[in-house]
Amino acid sequence: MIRVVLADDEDLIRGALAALLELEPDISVVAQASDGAAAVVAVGVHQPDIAVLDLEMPKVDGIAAAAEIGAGTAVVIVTRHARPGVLRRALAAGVRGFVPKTTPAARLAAILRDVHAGARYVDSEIAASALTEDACPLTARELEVLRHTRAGGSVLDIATAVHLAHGTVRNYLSSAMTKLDVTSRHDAARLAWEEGWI
Amino acid sequence: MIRVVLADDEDLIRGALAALLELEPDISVVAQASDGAAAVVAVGVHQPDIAVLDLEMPKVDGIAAAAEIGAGTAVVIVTRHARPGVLRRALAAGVRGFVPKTTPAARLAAILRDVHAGARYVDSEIAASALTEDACPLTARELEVLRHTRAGGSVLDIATAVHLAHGTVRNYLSSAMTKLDVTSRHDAARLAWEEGWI
DNA sequence: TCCCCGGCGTGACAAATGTCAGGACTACCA
DNA sequence: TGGTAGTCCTGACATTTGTCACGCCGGGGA
Repeated sequence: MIRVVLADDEDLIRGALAALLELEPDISVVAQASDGAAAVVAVGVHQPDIAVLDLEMPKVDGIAAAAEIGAGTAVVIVTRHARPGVLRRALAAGVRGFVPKTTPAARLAAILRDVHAGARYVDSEIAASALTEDACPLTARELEVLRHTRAGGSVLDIATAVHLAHGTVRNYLSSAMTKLDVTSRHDAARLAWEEGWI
Repeated sequence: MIRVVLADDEDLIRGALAALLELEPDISVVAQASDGAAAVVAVGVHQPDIAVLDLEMPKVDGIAAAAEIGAGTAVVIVTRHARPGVLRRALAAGVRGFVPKTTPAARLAAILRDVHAGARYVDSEIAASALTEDACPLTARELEVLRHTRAGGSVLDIATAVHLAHGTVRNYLSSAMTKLDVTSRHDAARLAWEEGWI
């Protein structure tokens, strides 16, 4: 019997996934959680074989929760937002499975069985993208100002934080925007985040 | 037996919801669709009692699909994005049920039975918000320029589209931003959209 | 050695953006 | 009738933002 802890902030989805998994004779959902912090606690209490975590959760997201969960429990991340960079972050956090929500529901149980048997599972589509897709085209400085941009500050705020002239900051932002083919630094910062570069 | 067509663009979620509903002895999922257009077609073919549609779908969103579905099939909208304004739009499109994804999974079947029996279902939390929450604070002109802003055009584009001076457009945007307590027109447009005002 | 290339850094410039004060018009109330 | 409130509309102004041309420096080739 594979014991599973399931975490997703949307009750309806979480309950539906639980129903799906409970259909399998060899899988049992022993606890559910509605955010990352509760998931970590639940894993500590129940010591399940596998923790299935939604990536997008309040308080602590799935990857952060995965980093806090010890090696005794394999973590499988489920996400609607599957980008190569996110996959890299997830793998770096020790995640054993990475399942986009575009995966057919019928396959989830098989994935959990494979992971329980010691295998890793990574969606082949995303893995291929992660390998073929050219690496991040941005320089270290450009990434740095984009990181600060995502925090919401104005150009002047960023300039003081990075100890640069505001003109320089604008230049990096402009360069990044050109490379990413967008027209505002907010778009650039969002895109870089979605790609997992910052 | 309640015959249901289920539409959601995420295979995993759609499959899980199907599993959840199939657990009920009196509910049967007769077809599934992964976008709004396909959902409309599936409803035409299968003539189900109820169509359960995710709001966020490519091509045709759930509300647009609901508007195209005739009175023979009751439409229940499921959404992660439950705001009073969205609820209003949904009801205006003739939707019979409005279920946020925060609803406990165990309640979904009961809701479908109620709807099938002729009742309407609206999440009480959102309904209360829709009644208590002050109405949209923006004027017609402000909403109009925000609509155009969301399309992505610059201030000048909007001005020509609305036949106004660019200064006037900026003024409306500024006024809207003040009322909504944000610092950029894009934020204002996004917020207004999320509230269902545009 | 010289030269070129790429990243780093800066300031000047132009365009876009947001804010302000105020005029014109209508609706409503005293 | 006058006054008041609200919306519509405009132009002037300051700030923010994005683009450009340029200089500096270190690492390879020719």
